[in-house]
Amino acid sequence: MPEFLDLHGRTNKLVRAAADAALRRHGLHLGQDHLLAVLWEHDGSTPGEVAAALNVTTPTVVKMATRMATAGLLTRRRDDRDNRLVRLWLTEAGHALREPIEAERRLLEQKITADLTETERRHLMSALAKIHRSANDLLEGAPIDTAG
Amino acid sequence: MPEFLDLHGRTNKLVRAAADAALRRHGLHLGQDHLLAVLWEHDGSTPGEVAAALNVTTPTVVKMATRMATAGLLTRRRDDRDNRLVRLWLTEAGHALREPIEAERRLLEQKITADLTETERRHLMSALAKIHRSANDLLEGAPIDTAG
DNA sequence: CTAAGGTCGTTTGCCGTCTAACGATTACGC
DNA sequence: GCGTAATCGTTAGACGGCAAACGACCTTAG
Repeated sequence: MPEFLDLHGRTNKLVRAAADAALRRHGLHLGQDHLLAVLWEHDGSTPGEVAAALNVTTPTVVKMATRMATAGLLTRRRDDRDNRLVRLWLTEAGHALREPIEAERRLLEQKITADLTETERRHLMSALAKIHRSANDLLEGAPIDTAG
Repeated sequence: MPEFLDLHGRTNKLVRAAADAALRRHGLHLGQDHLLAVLWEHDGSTPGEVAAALNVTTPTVVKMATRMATAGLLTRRRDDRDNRLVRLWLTEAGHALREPIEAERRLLEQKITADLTETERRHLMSALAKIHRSANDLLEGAPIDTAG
């Protein structure tokens, strides 16, 4: 049970739980805030575009969009020019959540990093960035099937 | 989109994906290695005990145990003295995975933290521990309903 | 102009996770 | 001793996430 993997995983679990509690107060589920964030910047994005922006697969976005449409947060509409495409449009309710959700998220970040000095915070970000890069390289390197 | 929450979440996603790829080579799914780890140390644990050790709910362990029993990794048996209890026992296959899985996990940790100096690593662990504590306090504080 | 191929979104099925409701068994109070 | 309460595991249903198969649509080659 390696130290870092263990601690990082447990920490992520707690952070997710804290974020979930905050989102629940606004009627959202974990991850839905990210989907909304994409539409807040680019209303009318397609499921594929959203998936790419979130580093998630398209079926995941489709499922979430269906539930969020039922919840009245967004609407599906097919693109006029290219009928394969579907565009997701925010409703009034979807737009209205922007300020409160962004504030909630800023507050959470602040609470969670409150015990860190500015130096510690910088070093933490730097170290995490390195880890992020290493993990990314690890994933991109292996799956390449050098056929031929 | 706060910096830390974003980076931490994306990093975790990559780390999970890397762990999943490694586990898949041994026929395991994400999280099943943790369940096995508990049994490697305390074979014959109950679902409740495993859940507590993993910081997970009991239904989660029950479902995983069912699938892992089907996969031939463990066996269910009721406790003789207390018939409410169920104990999970490793099979030969479950035991046999210990060495390879632990090695895989050590290797992953090493690869992922390869770009960090020893000082960076220490500071990272320290900072994550603080975050962990803050998030934990945040979760334990709120849910307490001060009724009366 | 038509057939083949590429690009989408959707469906299906699985996994881990949670909460809530259910059922069986043991322990406790009277 | 018997009924009530506490303690378990299980089931049911929802959610985010993934991979694979499917179907509708557009593009392009011939």
